[in-house]
Amino acid sequence: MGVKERKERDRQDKRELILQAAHHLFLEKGFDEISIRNIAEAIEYSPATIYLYFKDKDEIFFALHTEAFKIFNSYLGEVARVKNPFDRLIKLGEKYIEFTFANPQYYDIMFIMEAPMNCDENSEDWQEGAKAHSFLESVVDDCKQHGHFKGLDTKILSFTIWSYMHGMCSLALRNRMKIYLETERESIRKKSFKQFINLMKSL
Amino acid sequence: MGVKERKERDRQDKRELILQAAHHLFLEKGFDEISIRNIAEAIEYSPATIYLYFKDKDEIFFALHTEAFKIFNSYLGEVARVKNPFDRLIKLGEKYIEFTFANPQYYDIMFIMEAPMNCDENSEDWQEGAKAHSFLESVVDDCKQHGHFKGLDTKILSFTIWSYMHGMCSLALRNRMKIYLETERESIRKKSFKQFINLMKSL
DNA sequence: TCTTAAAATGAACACTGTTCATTATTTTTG
DNA sequence: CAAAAATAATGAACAGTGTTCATTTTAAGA
Repeated sequence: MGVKERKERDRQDKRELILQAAHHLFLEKGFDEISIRNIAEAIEYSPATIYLYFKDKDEIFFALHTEAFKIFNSYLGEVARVKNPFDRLIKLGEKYIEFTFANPQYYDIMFIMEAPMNCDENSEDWQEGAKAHSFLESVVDDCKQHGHFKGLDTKILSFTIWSYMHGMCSLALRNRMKIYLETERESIRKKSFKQFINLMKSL
Repeated sequence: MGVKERKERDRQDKRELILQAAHHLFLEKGFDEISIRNIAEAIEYSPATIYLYFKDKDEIFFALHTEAFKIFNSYLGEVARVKNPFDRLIKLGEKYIEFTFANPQYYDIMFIMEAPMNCDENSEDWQEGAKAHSFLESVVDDCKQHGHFKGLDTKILSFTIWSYMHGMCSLALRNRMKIYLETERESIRKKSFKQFINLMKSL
C-alpha cells in the first residue's frame, strides 16, 4: 500500500518543481517575471495547475522567502567562526550588509515585501527566519557575558541593532538616500555603520 | 493675451483634481483602490485623459508622496516648540513614531514603496522631504551645540538615527515582528526606543 | 475491463497600466 | 461670423495580471 505515500511524495515533488521554477525566474529576470502564468510556462503546466499545489501567489512568495533565509543563514557560517564575541557581532553586521547588497531581491522578500507575510502564521517554515534572529540574540548574549552591554536587555538590544541595520539597508535599497549626493551615499552608509559599532563598543 | 495663462491654470487645476481624487481613494479605500481607471471614474473622465496630465502611475505616486510629507511636516510643528535640544530630539522621535502608526499608508509611500522613486529626480517637489530631513539635522546640530554627541559628525549621526527609527517602524509595519509574541511586540518597540534614547544621551 | 477517484486543463471573469487613432471642443485667423 | 488650426478628450485595443470552475484526461482499485 505504498501508493498513498508515493502520491504524497509526488505532491511534494511538484511543489518543489513549481518553487524551483519560481526561484529561477526570480533570479534570472527579477521580480516582475514571477507571474503564475510564467511559472506555469516554465514547468510546462497550465496556470490552473499551480493552484492545486499553492493556495495563492502569496504562498509561493512565502516559500521563496524561506529559501532566501536559507541563503542568508549560509552567510552566517563565516560569522560563527569569529572567536571574540564583539568581533563576531561586527562580522555579523558586515555580513548582513554584504548579503543585502549582493542579494537585494532576497532582502526584499525577507524584510520589506508585504506578500509573504499574508500567509497563515502556523506555517512551520519560520524556522530559517527564527534561526537567523536567534543567532543575533546569541551573539549579543555572548557579548554581554564578555562584559559588554551592561544592564541592557539582550532581546531589546538585539531588536535595536536589527532595527538600525534594517533601516540603513532598506533606506539605501529603496532609494531614500537620494537626498544625499550620489557620490557620498556609500560613504555615509559606511561611516554610519562604523559610528554605530563604536557606539556599541562604548556600552 | 491671458488665454495662455488661463490654459496653464486649467492644466494645473486638472492635475490637482486628479491628485485629489487619488488621495481620496487612497484614504478611503486604501492602496489597492488607486488604479488609473478608479481615479478616472472618480473625476468622471476617461482613463486616457489621466495620461495627458501625468506621465504614468508612478508620477501620481510621487505627487502623493509629497502630499504625505506635508502632513508629516505638520507633525513637526509641535516638535519645534520644545526648547531643550535633546528633548526636542526625543520629541521628534516620538512624533515620527506617532505619525508612522497613525498613517501607515503615508509612511509607506514616503519611505518604503518603490513606485514614487522611479520619477525624474529633477522634480522640484523634493522640498517637503528635504525639509523634514534638514530639520532632523538641525536638531542634531543643536544638540551638539549643547554639549551632546562630542566628536560625532552631524550628517552621519542624523542618518544613523533616521536608520534606526525607520528600521524599527518599518519592521513593525511590514509585519516582521511576528517572531515575537503578539502581546510583547509593542513593548519591545517601546523599550527599544527608550534604550536608543538613553544610548544617545550617553554620547 | 469497468468504475471511481485524482490530476490537469481551457476558458472565462474581472481586473491592471498604457497607447493611439479618432472624435469633440476650443481658439485663432481670414 | 465661418473656416482652419490647435488643443483636449475619448473608445477601443494590447498585452498582461490573479484566480476560479466546469470539463476532460489520466491513473488506481474492484
